[in-house]
Amino acid sequence: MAIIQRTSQGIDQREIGRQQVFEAIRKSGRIARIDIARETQVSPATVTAITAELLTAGLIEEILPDSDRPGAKRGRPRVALKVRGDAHLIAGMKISDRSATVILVDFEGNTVGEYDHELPGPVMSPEEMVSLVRRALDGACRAAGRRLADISGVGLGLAGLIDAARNFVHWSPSLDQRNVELGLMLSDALPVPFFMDNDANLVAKAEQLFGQARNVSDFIVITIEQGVGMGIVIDDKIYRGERGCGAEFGHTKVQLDGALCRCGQRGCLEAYVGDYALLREANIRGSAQPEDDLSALHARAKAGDAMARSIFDRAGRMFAMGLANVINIFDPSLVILSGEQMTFDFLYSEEV
Amino acid sequence: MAIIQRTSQGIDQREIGRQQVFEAIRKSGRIARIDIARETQVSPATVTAITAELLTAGLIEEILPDSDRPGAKRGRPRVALKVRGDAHLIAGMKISDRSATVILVDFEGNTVGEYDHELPGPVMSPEEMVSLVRRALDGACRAAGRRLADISGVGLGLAGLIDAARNFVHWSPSLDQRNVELGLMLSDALPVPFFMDNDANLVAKAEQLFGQARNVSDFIVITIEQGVGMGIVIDDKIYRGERGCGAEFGHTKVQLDGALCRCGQRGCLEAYVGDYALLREANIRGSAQPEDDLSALHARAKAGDAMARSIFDRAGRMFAMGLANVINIFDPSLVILSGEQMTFDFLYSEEV
DNA sequence: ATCATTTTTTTCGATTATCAAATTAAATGA
DNA sequence: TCATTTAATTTGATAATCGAAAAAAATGAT
Repeated sequence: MAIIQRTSQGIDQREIGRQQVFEAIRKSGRIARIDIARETQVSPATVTAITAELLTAGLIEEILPDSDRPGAKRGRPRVALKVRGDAHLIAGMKISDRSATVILVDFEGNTVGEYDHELPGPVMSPEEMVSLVRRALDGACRAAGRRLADISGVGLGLAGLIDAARNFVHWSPSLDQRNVELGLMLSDALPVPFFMDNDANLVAKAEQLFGQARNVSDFIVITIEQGVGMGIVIDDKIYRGERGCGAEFGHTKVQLDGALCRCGQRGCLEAYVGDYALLREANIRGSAQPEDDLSALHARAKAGDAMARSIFDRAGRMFAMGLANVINIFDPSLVILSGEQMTFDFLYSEEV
Repeated sequence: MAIIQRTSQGIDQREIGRQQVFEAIRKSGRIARIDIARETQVSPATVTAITAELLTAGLIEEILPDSDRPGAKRGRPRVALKVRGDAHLIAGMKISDRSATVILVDFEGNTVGEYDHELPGPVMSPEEMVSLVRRALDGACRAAGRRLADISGVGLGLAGLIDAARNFVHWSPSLDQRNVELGLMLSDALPVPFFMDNDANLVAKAEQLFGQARNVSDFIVITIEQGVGMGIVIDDKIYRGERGCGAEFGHTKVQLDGALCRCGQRGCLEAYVGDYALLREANIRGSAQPEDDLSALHARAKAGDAMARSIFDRAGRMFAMGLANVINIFDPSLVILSGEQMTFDFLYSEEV
């Protein structure tokens, strides 16, 4: 164990340069060696050495000189480098209350396959989840015409309190138990390396690697679904608190002695903005027929129903206040909102 | 310019090891080479090389083997290393509304002198502040029996929006102008290198270097005085938002359409907890004689005056809510509260 | 006393990453 | 065809770091 740590540390220290160069290539999509040198403050000589290694390792490739460069002067033309998309295939899986969604992405972030797996119910046992993951993965491979062996990594996104370092689930709304060593169970059941994280963190990671946050080192992702989640990236790293769990935006307090939340506390943001909170509110306020469908409520609000409207309105105001606080504290370069669009349009209007 | 950057980068890359080792020594106070190696994952050979350099540079020193070590077995005794306190003298200056406080600390964090400089008024021009800093520094040196040349660095803590990287003041309650290049002005007026930062950040830095947070890499400092400030340390670095200014805990919203804050917005925490907010509240609620002394209000609350009590009570609840949110989002290992004690005891009771 | 043992620290030789400077490569314009 | 320009590579040197071996400094056993 100690030896492994030492070794991995040793590699880490030596690999700094390689990492830096590779990251520069991935971030910019396509870039010439000279620009890598400029950007990373590494000497051109070293860039040549490192890129040569990456090339023989098959992680990057040269592409034709972009001759249509604007300031096309004379001189030896620069040859651009890019990461080889087909070098690796990564599966991202997200388990929500209704289905397990799998997407297969290559090393460049191109989606090469999507697959949806219906769930029997929103809550399951750890054993059921393991077999679910396995089956969903098989299905995704079949749908995309790949073999499981082609996949070099699986990322699992789960709502709840996830310790990503230990692949441990403190609590998740999808599981019927607390404190599950899902990591051990899954690494036994899967033939490929995998990692898991809070779903918002995973979205954040994806945005950082492939999405809008490629050149941003501080940003926030907020996911809105049944619950409200947040992923914070600081200094290019996902921030996790002391306990290794993600941030808990949904349980930010927005009201002293406010509405009861499913976490047991009062005044949580989630207790005003979450799907279940909106429905509860609608039922309490005595709508004619008991509501259990959010889209119906949404439709009525759009149609001008005053009560439905006020419910969404308050949710939007609460959400805006919570978001404003986070932005105020963090002052991030970028905030990404992610989630099913339905609730969205009502929330968008408020925030500044 | 480009050359300077390149050079400093080059040094940085090489200095990583030295930094790491020095930090390990500083953090633990006294530590043997073998333990440095274990802690930093650097080989003993390298530790010897680096510590030898630091020794000849005079930054650290060997101290007698701590023979009273618990597991005192046989073998060559370990010789402990510590930073040489007298290697450098650093001045920390804080400007509040009434006075400028200067403390002189050595490299180990021992205070070797304190000095208070009365201010003519709470607000001043940039020129006045420069000469104030100069005079306060002279006074501190005289009081401690040192010369200005003994000081190898000055840190200036200022309330407001400070860009520490550029030594630029966007706004400060102590200055009568916005957007002041105080850094340029001060480096002309002072013979020693100096840096400046938001006061809460400076407290955070001090706690990290010398205080309770020496072995903690994620923590928060909250200062309560006229305003409410917060310093966030993540991954051993002070976190600054995109604009380089500190976090703005005082202007976290705790109430929709709440009390008016001096920043112009509504519902800010500071508008409930800040000194001026408490006094305003007392006057509005029509106490017999107009209040302008916080300690009097405090005394009346302690004596059981219902109105005074309720003012402090609400401030405490608001503060607790804001603090709970920050903790919820960050999940830090440590929270340090700092400020004049007066307001304190009332706030303490509430937070969990 | 002397020697084996244990633990810390240092020395030594080798490896490797990195850089600056010089060189080569590949284009354009005169 | 040759000078010029820019990109990339090669070369030789430097320094950081490591593993292994040696040295140092103590204790315990004989």
